[in-house]
Amino acid sequence: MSEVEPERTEQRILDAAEELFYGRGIQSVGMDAIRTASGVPLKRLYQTFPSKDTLVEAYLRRRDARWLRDLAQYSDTYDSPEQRILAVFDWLFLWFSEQGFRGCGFINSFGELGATSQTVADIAKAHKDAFRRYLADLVAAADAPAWLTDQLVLLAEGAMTTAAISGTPEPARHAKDAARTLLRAAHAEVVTAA
Amino acid sequence: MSEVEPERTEQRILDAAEELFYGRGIQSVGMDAIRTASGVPLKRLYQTFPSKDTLVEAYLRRRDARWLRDLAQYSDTYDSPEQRILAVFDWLFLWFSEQGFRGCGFINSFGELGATSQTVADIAKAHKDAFRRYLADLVAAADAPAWLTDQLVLLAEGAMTTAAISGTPEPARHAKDAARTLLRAAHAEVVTAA
DNA sequence: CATTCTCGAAAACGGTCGTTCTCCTACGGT
DNA sequence: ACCGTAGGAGAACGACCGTTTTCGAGAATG
Repeated sequence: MSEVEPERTEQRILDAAEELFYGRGIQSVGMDAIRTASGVPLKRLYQTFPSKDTLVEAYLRRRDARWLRDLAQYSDTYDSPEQRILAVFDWLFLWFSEQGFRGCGFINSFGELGATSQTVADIAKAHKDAFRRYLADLVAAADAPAWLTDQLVLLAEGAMTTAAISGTPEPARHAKDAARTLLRAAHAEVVTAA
Repeated sequence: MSEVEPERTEQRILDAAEELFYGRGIQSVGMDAIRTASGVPLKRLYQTFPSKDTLVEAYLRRRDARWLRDLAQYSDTYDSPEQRILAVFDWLFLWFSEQGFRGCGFINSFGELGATSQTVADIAKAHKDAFRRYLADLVAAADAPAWLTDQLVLLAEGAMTTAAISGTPEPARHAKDAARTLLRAAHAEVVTAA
């Protein structure tokens, strides 16, 4: 009879898949490596996720949700919208400093599989849209013009890839500096227009 | 007897490799697809590039050189350093608008193979360093503080990935707007400090 | 105790990939 | 005309990957 652990095994598989897919790239990781890392036998693995594609999709969806949740959890501890905007870049700095950081998992999977798999491309796009919406809400709360959102997104995205390739978390600081400048300029424009 | 075409075949191979590697990702493209696309028989292909790894390396190195050359060629037609800085983002807009644009080939290959191949990781890093140096020279020529370089790099990198995933060239315009603001702020700071 | 069922370990299968090898054609020199 | 060679087309090879199947050990059931 099936034990209590159907959910446990799913988590163990996803934990192993995330570490491997994110750390080495998706195509470089075989199902056998996930079996070994998770300790879940191949049979159960395929009972839980009927194909590698569905496992990749589940990996991306879980990471998407957790990433945005963690970001919001950090940023929302600050009081003013302006502080929350700048806190996003502090959170990026912490993320970039984590051992094993290798850039944005969605940019990476888009580059690797976006041309081959519409699903992967869609998930990456949805993830970036969600991030953009989060920033847009902060910008609106700060009474800043909507176009500031687009600029902040670029700084954050640029910081992710630059931090990944250069191997240092410093781009987060540079992005925060630039964000502060752009925020001030946006506010000044609102005042001028009034 | 060997014909005049040893260089011709190398170009044909690299042309096919670039289109396929960039368009579909490196691991998704087999040597057979490159053979078909280039029309160069497998035997000659391996005489020219003794392994797929060396072909990948040659693809990245040629793209690196041409990318920076094209950028500089466009930007350097402008007179003032400030105009040249902003022209970088105009050039990005043209690039993003090309049919088949799929983001930065170096970010993509880094995400796909950076963890597996030190060579790929090094080439991506060298490419981004070269881009940064180009911007740093423009910033210095504009008498702007050096830290402006870091901010402009983030805008450009962010625009590349955002344009790729969103599928529109608009991020280049947003990046240019932000760059103009940051440039003004940087100049203002220099004046204030004086 | 015998039987059935469950489940994990690993072999097996079909396909693909990078790379090499075979064969056949066509041409150059004598 | 003959032979030697170069070169191209594609078969072949070994490795690996995603997925399925086999097999045997052990628990549950009557």
